[in-house]
Amino acid sequence: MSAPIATISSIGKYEGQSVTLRGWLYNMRASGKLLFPIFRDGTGTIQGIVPKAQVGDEIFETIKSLSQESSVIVTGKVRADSRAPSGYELDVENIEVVQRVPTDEPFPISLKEHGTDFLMQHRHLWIRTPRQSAILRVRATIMRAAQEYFDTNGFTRTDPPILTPNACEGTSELFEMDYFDDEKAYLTQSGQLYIESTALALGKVYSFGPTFRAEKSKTRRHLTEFWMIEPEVAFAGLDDIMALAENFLTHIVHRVLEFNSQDLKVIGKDVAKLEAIQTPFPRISYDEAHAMLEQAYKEGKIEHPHTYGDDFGSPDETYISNQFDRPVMVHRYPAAVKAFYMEPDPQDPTKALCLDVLAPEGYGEIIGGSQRVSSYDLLKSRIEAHNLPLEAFQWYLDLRKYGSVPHAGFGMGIERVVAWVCGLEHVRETIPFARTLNRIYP
RNA sequence: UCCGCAGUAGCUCAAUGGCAGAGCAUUCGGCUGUUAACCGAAGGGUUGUAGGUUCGAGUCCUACCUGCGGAGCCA
Repeated sequence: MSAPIATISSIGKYEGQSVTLRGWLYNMRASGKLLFPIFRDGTGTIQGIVPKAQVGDEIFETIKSLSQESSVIVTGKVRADSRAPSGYELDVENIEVVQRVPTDEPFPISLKEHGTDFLMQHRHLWIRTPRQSAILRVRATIMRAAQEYFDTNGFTRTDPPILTPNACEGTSELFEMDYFDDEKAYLTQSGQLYIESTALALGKVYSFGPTFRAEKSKTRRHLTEFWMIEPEVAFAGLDDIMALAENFLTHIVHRVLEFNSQDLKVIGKDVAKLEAIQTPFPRISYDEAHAMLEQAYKEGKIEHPHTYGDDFGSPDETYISNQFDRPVMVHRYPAAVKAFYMEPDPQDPTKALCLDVLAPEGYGEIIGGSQRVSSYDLLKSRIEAHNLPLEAFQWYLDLRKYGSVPHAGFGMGIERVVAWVCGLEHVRETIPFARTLNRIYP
């Protein structure tokens, strides 16, 4: 096989030439002495044409007996064909079988429908299917675009530790483990407190890594292990990070539109909804959002009334986000329902200088952030009021002792963004191997 | 933790309390342009587990197990 090695996604440039593809048999149809094997190589799929009269008995029988997902090295001539979905077909000339899938134990993921449990139990194989591969490519673009945005806007990446000595916020359920002989360690649930310190060292920073929540949530929006990207900016306030959040999200969506149009097509996402994502994003205060919900309840559009002062529930967030065609930024929640480190609004100290970004189409909160308390005394009293161990937060208080400045940041959950951008039912499809309440296999 | 739904062939699902079924997958046969191809045939079952009601339970009752969806909490 002396033909050049090609990939399916860029096979068009070899039209009329013989090429070698390395991949797997995705599916095969047959019509008497004519075979239609479909090959995939991780970049796409292409249909091969195998007429018995032209390839000879040996090659014909070799291909005819191939089972789904057998690995092959196949050589053939690239031919443009209007009947092919991708525009090209491969007139097979030769094939080398790398490994034959045994027919008494065929590839489990057939092309028919499967249930969630079965697919998740075979996630290591499920990711070979075109839709799942497309989602993982979109995820990769989103992660790359997110880093690219910060890297090209003066941010320095500073990753916080994954093993932490205590609860960052003192609220969420944490995964606990032994740390050598007589200490406990916890998997990080947010790197925020740590990047506040790197922000005061480097100015504009971000972190990007896995985050763990041991909460027993089982909804389409929750994973116990998920990836979060968090910027933190010194000398910045709420307005600054609201502007940052909308520019950041817009950049990400544009990059996906630029690089993944074919994947979005496979996934079945309406691209027009993504093209509508442009700055500025609508901004509403908590009070305005509450008024919206009150009106909606009067009109019978939501089931339960929203109590002023409470955080928004999932159905509330869905209703609010459905009123807009792009992400909506809700700001200035009551301080009482938010974390202890959030700066009070000088105009109304009962409110926090915070924001939630709610994705369109009911995908919920994709970004949460705030301006941080910069006063030593206020932060200390907040820690005490929340019954948090002061000694554990001593280093955090130091940031307010040695050159404290106003600073702000947010965290964005990658999986929820992928789910929103792709239009998926569930975040478990947005990560190669989802960790959920009832599943840690494979 | 609470509320709801489900569990039958490798997979997706049927079966009024009365003989355990179909499609896909697999094997064999047919078909030279198929698009989750199609046509014919074959093999494939401890109906999640344990108990109970009944002449008779996949079906009704109880408990448990597993999974799914939602709430709360969060990104």
